[in-house]
This record gives sequence, C-alpha cells and structure tokens, in this order.
Amino acid sequence: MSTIGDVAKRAGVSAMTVSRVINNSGYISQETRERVEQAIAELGYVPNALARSLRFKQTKTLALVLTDITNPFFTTIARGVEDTASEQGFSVIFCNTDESKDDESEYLNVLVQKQVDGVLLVPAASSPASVAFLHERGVPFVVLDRRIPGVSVDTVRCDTDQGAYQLVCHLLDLGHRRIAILSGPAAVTTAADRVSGYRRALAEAGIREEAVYYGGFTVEGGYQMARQALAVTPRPTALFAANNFIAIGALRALHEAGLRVPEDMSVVAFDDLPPAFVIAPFLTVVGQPAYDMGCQATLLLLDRLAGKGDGEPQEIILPTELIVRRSSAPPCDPTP
Amino acid sequence: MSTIGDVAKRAGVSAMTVSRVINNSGYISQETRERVEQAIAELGYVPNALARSLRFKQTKTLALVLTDITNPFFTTIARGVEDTASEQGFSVIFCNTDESKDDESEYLNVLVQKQVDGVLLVPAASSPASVAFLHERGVPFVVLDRRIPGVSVDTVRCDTDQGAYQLVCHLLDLGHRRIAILSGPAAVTTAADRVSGYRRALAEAGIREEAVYYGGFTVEGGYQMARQALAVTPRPTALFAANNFIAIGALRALHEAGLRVPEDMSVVAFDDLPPAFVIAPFLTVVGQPAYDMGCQATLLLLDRLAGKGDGEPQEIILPTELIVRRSSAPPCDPTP
DNA sequence: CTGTGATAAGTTATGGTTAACATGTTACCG
DNA sequence: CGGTAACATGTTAACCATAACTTATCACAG
Repeated sequence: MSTIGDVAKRAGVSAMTVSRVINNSGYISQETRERVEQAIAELGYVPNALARSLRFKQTKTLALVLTDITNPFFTTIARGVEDTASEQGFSVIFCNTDESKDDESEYLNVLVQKQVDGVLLVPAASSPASVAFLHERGVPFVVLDRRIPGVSVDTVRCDTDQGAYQLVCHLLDLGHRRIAILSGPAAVTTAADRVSGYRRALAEAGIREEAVYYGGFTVEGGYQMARQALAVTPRPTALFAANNFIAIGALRALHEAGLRVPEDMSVVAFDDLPPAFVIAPFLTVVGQPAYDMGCQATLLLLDRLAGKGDGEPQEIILPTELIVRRSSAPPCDPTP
Repeated sequence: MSTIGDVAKRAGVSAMTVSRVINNSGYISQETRERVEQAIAELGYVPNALARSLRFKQTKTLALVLTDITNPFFTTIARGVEDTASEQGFSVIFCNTDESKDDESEYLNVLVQKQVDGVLLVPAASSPASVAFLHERGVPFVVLDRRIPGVSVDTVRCDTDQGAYQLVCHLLDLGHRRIAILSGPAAVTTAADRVSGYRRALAEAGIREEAVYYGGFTVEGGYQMARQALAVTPRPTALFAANNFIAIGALRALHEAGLRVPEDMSVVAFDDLPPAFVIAPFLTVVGQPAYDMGCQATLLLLDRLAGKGDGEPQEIILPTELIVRRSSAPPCDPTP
C-alpha cells in the first residue's frame, strides 16, 4: 500500500502538494495537479483514514450494539441505521451481544479504543454500567428500543406498555378472560413494560387472574413458556407472546399439543415478522416501526455529534400499530 | 478522552512506562505499576487503537461485504464470520450492497481507506473489478458464496450446481416432467449455476422442454416469475425457486391463484429458512451450511493474514443437503 | 523600481503509541 | 573495590496525513 509520500516522490512534488490535490484546497497549478493525479492513479493510492482520523479526532464511524442480529426486528433497525448513517458519510460497525452483559462491555471497550464517533446501544441489561462507561469517556450515544431506569439519556423506543395494553384490550374485546403473557427476561425493560401494559388492561377490565411467564426472547423460550401455560387448569384461552420468536415457539408448542389457532387458542404477539418471511400473514400483532427507529436514533446521534440540540437528554417514543389478523378470535368453549 | 501522556503525567512517569504497563512488556517495578494502574483507572484511560494501528499497520478488523443483510442465509453467514473473527480478536465491519456494483466499489474504497486487514466478499456482479481493486492494493480477501469467472482467487462456496441437480432429480423421481426454474439475476453465478444443474438433470432424463426465468433474488422477483410461469400452457407441475425469498414470492403467487401446494403444484427451493422463522417446516429444500461457510471463509482469510498456506488460491466447496418435506409430491393431473 | 497581493509550492509540527536505543540504578561476584 | 549483569525508566523517531506557517515567483499599480 502506497502512502502520500510515495505519490509525492513519483510526481516530483512534496507530500503537502499531493494533499492539496486530494482535498482540493489551496493553490495548485494545472500542470502539477495532472502530474499528481497520474501518480495517484498509477500507484492506486488510497489515503490512510487512520492517519487522518488520528489528526482530526473523527473516524466517521458509528457503532450499533444490539442483542440479537438474527432477529428481523433488529435487522430492520440495522438497515435504518445504515441507510441514515451512510447518507451522511458514516460507516457502521455492528456488534452482537446475545443478551450478554459481559459481551456488551467488552464490545464497548473495543469500540472506544477504535475511537468510534458515537454508539447506538440496545442494552442487554437495565444496569447503567454501559451508559456510565460511555459517558465517562465522552462518547456520545443513543439508547435504542429499551429503557435504562434511573438515568436520563437520549433514547429512541416504542411505547411498548401501550402496545401491550392494546393487544390485551383486543383480546378482552373478543371475550377472553384467561390470558397468559409469555414475556422476555424480567430484567429487560421491554419485557417488563409489556407485562405492565398487560396488567393495566386486565385491571381496567376488573380481572384479577393473571398468568405471567418470563423466559428468553427466543423460540425455545416461547416453547417452554407455552408448555407451562398449557399445563395450568383451567387453561388460558389466549396467549400473548412478547416478541416474534416467542410467538413462533408458542405456536410450535400448540401445534405439538394438537391445539388449533384460533379455534382452540388465540395468539397475539409483539413485533411483526417482515413480509419477506411470511407467505400469508396470520398473526395478530402490534408492529413497531423498526426501520424508522433506526433512522431516528441515528439522526439524533448525528445531531449530537454536530453539537446540535440544547444538550437536554431527549426521549423519542414512537407509536405502535395494532394489526388484527386471523390468529385471534372469540374464545370457543371453556374446556379443562 | 485521556491519552497515554495524561496517564503518564498523573502517575509521574513517562509515556513509555505506561505503555509497558499496558502491554506487560519490559521491566516495571511493582510500585510504579500500581501507580500507573491507578492513574489509568482514575482517568478511565482507554488506549487509542488508531494510533496503535498506524504504527503496526494492523487494525484487527475484517470487513464482510454482502448483498442482502435481511436475508437469513446471509445473516447466518455473518454470525459464522463474527464468531470466528472475534474469537481471534478481530472485529467485523458489515456492508450491505443491495446487489449494487456501485455500492460495492464505494464500500471497498472506504474499507481500504480504513485499512481493514482483510475482506470477505459476496460479489454483487461477476466482474473482476472489485477483486482486482483489492488485489492491486494488497488487501487479502476471500470470495464467499459466488464465483467470479476467469479469475483464480480464494473462494468458499457451496456446490450449487450439484444442489440444483439433486432438487430437480427429486422432482423427476416423483414423476414431474414440466418443471420451471425461477432463478436469480442472470449475471450472478449462483443463479447461473443453479440453472445449469437444472439443465443437467433434465438432459440426463432426456427431457427437452425447459422453462427458465431470471429475476431478482427477492420476494417480488419470485412473485413475478411465478406468475409468468403459471401463464404458460400447459402449466408446469413443479416450480424450483433458486432461493428462499423467491420461494416465498412464488408461494404467494400460487396462493393468490388458488393453487394448493403440493396437490396442484410442487415447490422446491434453494436455501432453508432458519428454524426460528418457521412454525412447521414445509418446503422441500436444498440447505446450505451457511454458518459453516462464514466460519471457513474467515479461517481461510485469517490464515492468509498470518501468511499461512502456499499462496496458491484455494477453493473450498461445501456440500449441500437435500431436505424433503411436504411441498413436493407426485404430479396430480395434467390440467390446462 | 518599490511595494503589494495573488499564486504555487515547501517545511515544520501535530495527533497517540511504541520499538529501538540510551541512561541510570542496584546488587552481586571475584 | 572495579566490573557487569539485571533491572528500571526515559528519549527519539517512526507510522501517515495535514494545518499553519514560510518561502518564492510573478504581475501590476503607484
């Protein structure tokens, strides 16, 4: 790999002159410019962004730290982030934490070392450790999708409490009274908030019975929780899955138990599956504007980098959308 | 952000001594080490990887350039890449080209500027331009999933010709004679190779009629191609979708046309959908070991970085696996 | 013909880290 | 007590690009 010095030597000028040609700054005679440009072409010279960044203290790189890159919800966020960032000349480094707090802090450490200009963080845990780490080192960041209780930071997320409330109200309207919620890890705010929306809806309807399960935001977690829920007598008439993977796990358990949806059991879920993965959409869901979440979070972060805004932490809460499909219906008969 | 100099000042030593503490090199008295470590902790000092990389000409960063990050096939590859890379202390930058040649070359330019140590490339086009660009600049790379005709480079891919052959043979065994292939962009080798496997199987069975469609590797592409295929008289009795998204588009078109699978039409596809997205697997497919492809490609690349191997370009071809499910059955009646 | 401003280049210093070399101290051996 | 290892720390230069400053030439006005 050739350096600016090699180009300079070949063109018979100083490195500074080459720099001026590259950056179109200062005065350059037409003749010199051509000689330099030819040397650049001949050597296939590409400026070293490391050296540039070292001087300018700017890497034009953001990082997106998320918990599960195989989940289309997050992939969609990622696209929003990438599209917005690259429009403004920023690259994005993706990091997958698998919901592990340790992986998260290790990644953050590497990212700070690599001098990323800013971080978009879907925190694996509700602890303020990661946020404090970034704050202490002066790295701008935006928290995505989840809350971190007790600290006031820039956040972009959905109103998941309200979304859960809508879904449960929909089930109540259909006549369901025994509704189980299959939620995510209790320590994750989105899981907790969905439970709280669920409770609020039940309370308003004057229903005391609740059935709350916590597990992983995974197919396996959904499968296990559904089996537990089905073992209770009397059996619930509806299941509320707190994300798309949990829903798939639950549907698998129902299939195995020979229960039809929605005839024997209604199922509703948080997070839609992207249309690309589904032949004929079937699940009643509350969809989140994932792509838009990615865009907005990136815009907010880029604003911070540019020193815009009054410095007050901003919380952008996007609305969810209830999409009623065929997986929810009135309860049929109150068996077992 | 504090520098090694700040730490040195605070600990009352030189920068070099701090460097020695960090890297555990040379001689350091216990007392000094403690003073330095305390200063590091107090300042929250994190070494600047930019400066380090500039000196060592090593960024410990790889890039994965692929064509569609929303496709679970590529997401799975990405996980294989990330897991393998991070095990060896390498970070990965993901770039999504959307099958655009221009986006691809722009990304490669940025990546070379950022001095990535190596590139894993799923080429958007069969042209050798990108490969030549990297080669000229001395950046090690491995081509993933696709071939680039006419050049000899390190490659990790599947035997897609053979996989297509297997799928079509499976359909022939079931008794199908009119089989249409819905393939990807003609310029992409995986699309072309699948067509060639299809032709080989038909030729061996002595069948002259073929129905080849080219389109995007997308749901929309699959939908359009399926509609074209269905408009032909007599209608094919089986469709062969060249990837998972095409299959979903085709199934949607069949659903719309009121045709049942497999009763009225058999459907087989390349690429399995990850179990996490499917409630009850249904499609007969040829699966590719995507995760393993990512791992092997990364290992090969890391070997190259370490100067291992005899320098001869290596082509690793992984086997595909035929998984027969319910979407393929003997042809029913030769309607229209 | 002196002074001034535009044009066209080069020189120096900077950014953070560390290898190589240089310097200084202590301890132990003969 | 001189010599020499082992230990402990500091100084310099290099990695590459570029801002700020400096030098040099030329044209033209006064």
